Amino acid sequence: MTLSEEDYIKAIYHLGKGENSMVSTNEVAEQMRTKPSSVTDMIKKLSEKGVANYRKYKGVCLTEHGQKLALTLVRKHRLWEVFLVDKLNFAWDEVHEVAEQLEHIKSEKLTDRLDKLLGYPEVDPHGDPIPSKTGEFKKAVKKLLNEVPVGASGTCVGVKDSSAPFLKFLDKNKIALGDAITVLEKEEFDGSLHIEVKGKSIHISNQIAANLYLKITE
Amino acid sequence: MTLSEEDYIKAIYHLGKGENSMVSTNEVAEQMRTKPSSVTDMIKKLSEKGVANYRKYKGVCLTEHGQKLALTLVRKHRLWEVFLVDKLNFAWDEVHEVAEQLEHIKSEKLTDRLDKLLGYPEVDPHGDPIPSKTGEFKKAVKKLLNEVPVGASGTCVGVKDSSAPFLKFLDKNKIALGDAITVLEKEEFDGSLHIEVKGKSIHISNQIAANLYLKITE
DNA sequence: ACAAATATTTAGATTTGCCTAAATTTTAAT
DNA sequence: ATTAAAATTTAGGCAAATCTAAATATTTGT
Ligand SMILES: [Mn+2]
Ligand SMILES: [Mn+2]
Ligand SMILES: [Mn+2]
Ligand SMILES: [Mn+2]
Repeated sequence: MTLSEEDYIKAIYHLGKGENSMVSTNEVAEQMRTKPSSVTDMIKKLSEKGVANYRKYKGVCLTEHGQKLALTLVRKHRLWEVFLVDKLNFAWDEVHEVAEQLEHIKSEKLTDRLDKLLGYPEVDPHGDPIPSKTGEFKKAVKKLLNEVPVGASGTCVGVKDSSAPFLKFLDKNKIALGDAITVLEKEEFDGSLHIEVKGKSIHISNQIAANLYLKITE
Repeated sequence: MTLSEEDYIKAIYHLGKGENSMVSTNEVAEQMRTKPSSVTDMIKKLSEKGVANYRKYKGVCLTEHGQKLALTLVRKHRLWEVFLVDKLNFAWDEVHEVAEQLEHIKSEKLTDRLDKLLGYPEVDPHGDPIPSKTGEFKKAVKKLLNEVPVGASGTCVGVKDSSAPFLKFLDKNKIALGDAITVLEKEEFDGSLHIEVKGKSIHISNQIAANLYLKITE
């Protein structure tokens, strides 16, 4: 597969929402930042190559084979993101663009060894699950921290309230996007939470928790 | 620069032997495993882009700017080779093909952080010098081990005698291609050498030393 | 049900990188 | 100094990936 074909396969995969639903030409065009006519050409080619099923005017989805390719690409992309953050100290939001390039490097050995070097991580720095070599992985869902069950853990991926006071609070408590958070205990009385962030245990109000998004894999 | 343009720049650089001498179309074609007519097309384009000087029927060389690009590519290629060997336990002779892909990843930050992760290495696993961020590096020469001055060190890059007994000797003494070797002392009487390999000091005859190639950077 | 709006495909061009075959230039040999 | 050989360039074409504009199909609103 060429670099471009690989990016189309990933786009179709992501737009298919994990379930392998039919995706429209325009959706792919928007995702790929190209024109619909270019997409038509490409999905015809992918269809001929046996990685996609294309029905004129109806849309496109991946074949079994196409799905395997997509999972390998997603695996490589996310492993590289972990590498960039864990080993090269890139920030949470700097890694995607570089991983978009690195995911196309062709060497199964490289992928496997990288996986090992990183300690077989299960999620990338954005909290998204990393498919195993055989293509299995857990689904991720985004939840407000106050709706996460006690004992569960996830990755901090966003805020609902982005006001200065709230962001300042997060900063003071050393909570940042990309941090792993575990819910230790929930107080019945006021719904406040004891959570663990970066090894430290802190206590936050329910109101705070109601404005922090966590990505958790079940 | 596109991937292809970058590979041509590297080819012209390497064929120019470090000194920036004029390189012929046929030489580039052979190096790049393409046809001379394709090379003519490409070097015209590189010339228009200001990275090469092309004179019809006379050959091509890099401009100042082209040389800088070449050094950056060589730097990236060799850093990735060190990464593959040191961090991912690739063998000496498995890294080139993968590095040929990785060298094209565009991120200055990535290169710099990789350099740091690896401890600012000065040579790659083949004993070739790694240009610094500013493009400086030492020249490497290949010498028989018995001609290397006392105190110097280099990388084992080949054998002159490839007979079974000799290779068996190397194996028994845990000397392998890619190993760093330092000459500790030379016996006046028989020209035998005390050398350090992988932290261990061993004693070898002049005859052995006369059949082992070392790459050393001065 | 049918016109209007939207989505999709087709037709025709462009750029990049490569190829083969033919023409031209340079180099080597007599 | 010619001629033969080798190197190089030009001409013409092809496949990939993209684009614009025009044609066609589908969906939506009344
Ligand atoms: Mn990403
Ligand atoms: Mn990509
Ligand atoms: Mn190499
Ligand atoms: Mn390369």
